[in-house]
Amino acid sequence: MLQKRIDDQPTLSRQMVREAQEILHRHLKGVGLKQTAQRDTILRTFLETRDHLSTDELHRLVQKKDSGIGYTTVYRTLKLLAECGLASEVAFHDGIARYEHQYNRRSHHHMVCTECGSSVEFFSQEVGKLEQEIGHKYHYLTTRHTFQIYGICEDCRKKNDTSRPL
Amino acid sequence: MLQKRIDDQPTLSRQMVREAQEILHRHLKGVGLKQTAQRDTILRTFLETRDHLSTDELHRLVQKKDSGIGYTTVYRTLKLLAECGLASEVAFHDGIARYEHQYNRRSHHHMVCTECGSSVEFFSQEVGKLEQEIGHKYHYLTTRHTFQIYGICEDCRKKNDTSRPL
DNA sequence: CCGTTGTTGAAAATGAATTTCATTTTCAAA
DNA sequence: TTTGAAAATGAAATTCATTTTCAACAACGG
Repeated sequence: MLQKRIDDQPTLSRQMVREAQEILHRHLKGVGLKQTAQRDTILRTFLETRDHLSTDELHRLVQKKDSGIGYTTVYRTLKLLAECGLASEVAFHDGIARYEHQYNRRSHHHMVCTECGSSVEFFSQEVGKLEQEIGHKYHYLTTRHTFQIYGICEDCRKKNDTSRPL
Repeated sequence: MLQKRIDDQPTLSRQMVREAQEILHRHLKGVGLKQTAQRDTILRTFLETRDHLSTDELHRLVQKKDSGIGYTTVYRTLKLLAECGLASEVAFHDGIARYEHQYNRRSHHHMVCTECGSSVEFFSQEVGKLEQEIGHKYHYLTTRHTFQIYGICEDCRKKNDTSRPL
């Protein structure tokens, strides 16, 4: 069975949720913004979910808790979470921006199934080293990199295998 | 001075253009499509350019040769070129799809400056190996990967360096 | 409490990608 | 050649995620 989030706890502890909220509040204060019930609800909903969420998906989840919260606020809050390091954008190149937890997570990369859209996370020291190496060689001050592998997962290959009897 | 296309000839030889055109024509025949003057013009214009072109940019260049050729045809032809392996899409995370030559090129990756948008190509065996390794480990049939490094190039750092006298 | 300043969310705007459709062109068979 | 079915073309319209606008509302320092 494929796992989606390999190094995460099954659920985030109360403690971690509190810490994440503090990080957000500190960030808001720092840049002169205000803390609101909507932002807290959105953060908590985001933390409760393990997948890679699009703005639209998170908005749906948030609405179950408070149907008054609009898409725009979710959109803007995700940007805030990215700003203070709680979330990061992952681009799976299907035209939709997705976000994942970043707080307390190991650096990792994704392998994405182009049939069903599911993804596996994997870890590799080498990719980070390569960023350093190449940056140094060409005199770039590197800030980040993206690395994704695309393919077809075992499940989808089984489904599509028409050589076996029906 | 940074180079953009490290392993390319400065200009494509007549011979290579002819070969590329043959590849396109064979592909068209293979999938039951027709060969047209527009498609040939678009292919030739594409081959003459060394940069990573958006549909819009290629359309502008094509119009210099034949102002009657529309955006839609360029858009559709780029997809055809990608289908028969003459072009490949590169996603630099600025929301615009770009294409580059693929015919007779070594496998490579890009490091992109987030200030000026210029890019350097680099080569690494390891990235391809990693694709194989990880795919095998998680039972994916891998098809491709994307790897980009983002940072700030030397030129842009110099421009932004306000510590030196004006 | 009050006023300033930031927030909210519906709606509109944006912009690249894609589709539609009436017209024109290709090309294989006659 | 001629012909006609199938595909190509390109302007315009559409789609769709993202981003901005704006008027009403809420946070929070004083």
